[in-house]
Amino acid sequence: MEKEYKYRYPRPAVTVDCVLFGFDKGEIKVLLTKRGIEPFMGKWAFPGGFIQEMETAEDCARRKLQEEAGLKDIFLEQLYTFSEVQRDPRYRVISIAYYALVKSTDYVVQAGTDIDEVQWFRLDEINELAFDHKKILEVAVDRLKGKIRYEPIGFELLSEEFTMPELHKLYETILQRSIDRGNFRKKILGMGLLVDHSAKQLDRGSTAAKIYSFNKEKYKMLKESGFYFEV
Amino acid sequence: MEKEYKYRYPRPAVTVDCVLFGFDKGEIKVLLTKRGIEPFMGKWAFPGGFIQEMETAEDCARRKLQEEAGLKDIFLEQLYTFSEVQRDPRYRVISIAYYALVKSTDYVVQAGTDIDEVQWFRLDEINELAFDHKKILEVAVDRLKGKIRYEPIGFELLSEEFTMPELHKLYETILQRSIDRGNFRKKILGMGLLVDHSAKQLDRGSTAAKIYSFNKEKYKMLKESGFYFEV
DNA sequence: ACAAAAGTGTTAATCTTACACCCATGT
DNA sequence: ACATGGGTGTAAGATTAACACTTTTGT
Repeated sequence: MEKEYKYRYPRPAVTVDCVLFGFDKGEIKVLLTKRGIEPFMGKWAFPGGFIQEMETAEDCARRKLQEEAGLKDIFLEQLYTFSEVQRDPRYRVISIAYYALVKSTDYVVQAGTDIDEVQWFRLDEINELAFDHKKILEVAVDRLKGKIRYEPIGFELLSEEFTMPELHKLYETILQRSIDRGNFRKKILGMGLLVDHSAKQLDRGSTAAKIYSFNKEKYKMLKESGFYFEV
Repeated sequence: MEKEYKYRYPRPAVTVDCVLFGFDKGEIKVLLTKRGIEPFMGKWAFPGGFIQEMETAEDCARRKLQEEAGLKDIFLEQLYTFSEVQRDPRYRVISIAYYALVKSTDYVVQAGTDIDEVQWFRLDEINELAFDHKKILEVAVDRLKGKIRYEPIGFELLSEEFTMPELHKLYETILQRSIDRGNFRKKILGMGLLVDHSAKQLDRGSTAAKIYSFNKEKYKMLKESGFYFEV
């Protein structure tokens, strides 16, 4: 017989939900999973689930991203904790939400996963979501928008090696406004945090864009000595 | 007989902790309460407690600040959720931490509260705290430091009416660096968000500092039209 | 008389903004 | 030939940073 735990007052259940962002073809995408059980069966929701006894909330978020999207070692940060009393129709559930950023190309739908069950959506395609996930999405989008300006998290949405036009387009997309090409380039390069890989390009001399990568180590050092990233 | 609730797996208990900041005599202060029960009996900790069935985490934080410090209607914002498995020696407790800012003079120790039980501390006076509250304090101080630069939350730590030297000192204290007096004044006044109350001062002509207040309504409006506060 | 506090002014240096221009490529 | 995309230059304007000056007051 299964062990039961008794409490004098109803403890809330605690879950973790993950808002996973990707960037593909100049569009911000969010990964959703279709719910196979009630409540909200058939509705789309963020990957997530109940926190287990021996794991932290972040452990739980990483586990869920691994299980439901086959992802590991990606950027992940706590977003906010949602505690509205009626956010789950069954009983009290408090959800610790995280947001994660992934280089889209890294993401491969897990073998065996029904394509209908896990899918990337553009923000404007998302109408209705299970629970209060629409609200969570809003908070996540605001956070992404706010944070990309003063922390170098944008690079987490591009491949290890990327071009300036790609980075430029990413910022324009997330901030929802046009940014002067030349000024953007100068500002980013002026920080001295990008490594130029154009030497590796065999086909230079073409009009192809130069290839860069972000120097994480240098950023860490500069940050410790008071520098701070700002676009 | 009291009702008991049974679950198939041990649900974590959920608490709320409040880091309450004040500013007094040029020093940042934090309010702590001395624990009267185990665990950590006799140690200092943040006001807080178990979340109740019919309240959100924010409701709980406000209730606790009312009960333990006699405060209401103050600035309050969610800080972070701490979920280390062993953060409470008894059983699993997840804590949703908030931070609050108070105009020190507003705070009056509640009648009947033993002065030894609730007390303001300078940051450098705080050595050891109950649970992982030292860690929570670090996160809160970082948040305050980060946020004061791009949100007008500093005013929450001063009286409704304040002088420029007071505001200046507040920024120097929180950011832990000296800031040029003249430039600071120009920047703040340049935003056009302060109302000058020097006309009300009967003793003008003296060398007394001018009195200002922060125009919250104007800030809201400006913010909505794209403006953003930055010091 | 002098130091301290509050308010104000000045200037050089830096950064931002809005462009214009060039070159290589594909059609 | 020309439109497109990537890269670079420039000049005006705004902002920042550093510092100097003035006035009033307390001692």
